[in-house]
Amino acid sequence: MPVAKSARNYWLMKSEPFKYSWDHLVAEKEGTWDGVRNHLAKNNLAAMEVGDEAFFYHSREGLEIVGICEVSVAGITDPTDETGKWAAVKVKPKRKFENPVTLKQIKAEPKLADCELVRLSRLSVAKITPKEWEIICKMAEG
DNA sequence: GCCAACGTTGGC
DNA sequence: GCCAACGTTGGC
Repeated sequence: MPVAKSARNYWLMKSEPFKYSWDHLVAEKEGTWDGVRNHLAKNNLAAMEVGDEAFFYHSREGLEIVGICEVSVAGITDPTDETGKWAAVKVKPKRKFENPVTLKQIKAEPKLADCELVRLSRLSVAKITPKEWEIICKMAEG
């Protein structure tokens, strides 16, 4: 095992709960994050490393970050893609938030005004800075 | 269900 | 290589 790196990356992954929810991921224990067909999102996926942590966000319904998952397998090819051009990762649920952080709360926090989630609302895999990560984690603790 | 934002496609 | 038209996504 390599020594733990100080620079870990943080992400936010969006999913529509009726398609793939947090509970679904928990039930499966490990889920493949595939089906991404956006280049910026794909770049983010490709940059992920095992051990990176990601917020699990419910889009369209719920509109809140419900928990944290951890990248368990990185840099795989999207199995749903016949051309083999798109990337995917596998994730495991790590921690469920006691208090889910809603989009409303995020928007109400000036320090989170320029995070990718707010600025690029249609991006399904967004990058989160360590500072933003910390702020959101604090909000989840209530 | 509506509309704004963004990505993609295709004509030139 | 530009740009208008169209499709999709996601917040409201």
